[in-house]
Amino acid sequence: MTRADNIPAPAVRRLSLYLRQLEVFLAGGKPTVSSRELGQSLGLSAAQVRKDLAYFGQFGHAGIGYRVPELIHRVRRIMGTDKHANVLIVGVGNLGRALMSFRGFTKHGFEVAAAFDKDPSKIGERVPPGEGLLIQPLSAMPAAVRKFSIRLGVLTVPAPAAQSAAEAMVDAGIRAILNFAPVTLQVDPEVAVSSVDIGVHLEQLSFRMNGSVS
Amino acid sequence: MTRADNIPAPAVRRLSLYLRQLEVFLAGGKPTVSSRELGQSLGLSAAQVRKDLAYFGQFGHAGIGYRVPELIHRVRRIMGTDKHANVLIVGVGNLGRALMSFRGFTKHGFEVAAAFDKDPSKIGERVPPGEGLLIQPLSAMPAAVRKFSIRLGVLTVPAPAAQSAAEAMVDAGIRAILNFAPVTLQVDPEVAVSSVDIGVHLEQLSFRMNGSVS
DNA sequence: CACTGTGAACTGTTTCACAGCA
DNA sequence: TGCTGTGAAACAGTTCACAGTG
Repeated sequence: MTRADNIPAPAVRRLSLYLRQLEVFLAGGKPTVSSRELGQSLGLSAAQVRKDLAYFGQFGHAGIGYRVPELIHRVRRIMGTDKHANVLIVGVGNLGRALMSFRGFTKHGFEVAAAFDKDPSKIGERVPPGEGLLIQPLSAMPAAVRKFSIRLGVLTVPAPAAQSAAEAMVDAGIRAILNFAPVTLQVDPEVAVSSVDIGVHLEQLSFRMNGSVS
Repeated sequence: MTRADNIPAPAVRRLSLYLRQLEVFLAGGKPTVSSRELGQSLGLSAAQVRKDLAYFGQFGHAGIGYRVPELIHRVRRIMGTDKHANVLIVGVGNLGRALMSFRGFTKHGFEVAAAFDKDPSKIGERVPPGEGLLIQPLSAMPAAVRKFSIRLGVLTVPAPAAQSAAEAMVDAGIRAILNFAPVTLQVDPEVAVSSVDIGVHLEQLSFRMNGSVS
């Protein structure tokens, strides 16, 4: 079940926010939560929360609300983050290095299992130095994807290298790309792409700050 | 003019993408671009591009399309990224350090003018070491905001510290926050907030990869 | 003639309001 | 009573199709 069709994309995006907030309630020892409380903590209406959750199943209990641990478990299952998965990183610059030490991967069931770069001077290096992961050339990607059953790749190369790096990832067997390069990747629509462009975020804030100018 | 009201939020988001792509065309020496070409390069329809741009003014030329340098100039002006602005960073962990060396700020007219952290062992340190920016305590924020006329702040502290750090930023005079903490910040609605949650992006990809599961 | 700008039709999303249930 | 789940209504965003223009 849980057809991804029919479900509005914005509802899927919010599901992640519900999960994140539910974990806060769990840590606070709250056994159940109402759609009103959950919505309020995220700046959403109660109706929105109920409708979103209802797309994925019947999780609530009339008169009670949603049982926090139960709902967390079920949302994790829907997201597919209830099981461990390996990821790889392509591009070991400032941001790539920062992400290699990012705790959030573990929190969501992911582990960085391999790292790649085009620059020969970085290949063979370990990040973090000493005990860390070995930086490998892009040519080693297909073998790593097979060895660690990797389906998701993080792309942190400079803009001009992004499209060709993405193609190398897809050729190596990657099925989903988290793209930090400020580029619209042209890849097979079967491959899921999610982009984080910090420049775009800065511009949005600049626009909203200036409100409206002549 | 250019009322921010009336204009759909998704259109404003896409305006940044248009600008990014226009810069690619400019670098390629393309003097004009049609809504069809611009849309195709971003995976959008021509009608979408025309309608989006028309919200902000009449930029096109019948029979010709849009003149690339002219449109870049006008979009930058609309975004408010045609003039220099200082920003500050709160939270000098892995991600904060990576962002302090991030070239994208300059590209969009921003400069990191000050950096803050709560951890006394980091205060007084320079990032990058030697010539870099001095890490200051949060108490120094109001003075820095005044001195450098800072309106935008980047928040890269751990989740539990995010809400209070955001409040300190707003109290210091910050008007827009780029938030990397996995938290929904509760601040005055006058303050613009844009959040980047890497965990949420990973989860979206996980969901879309699994397509639909039992 | 190739193109934009735009009202009108359409599609998708959110909000409302209430029946049903523990 | 307090709450969910859900059709129906309202709203928002996108696509269509074409008149207008250099």
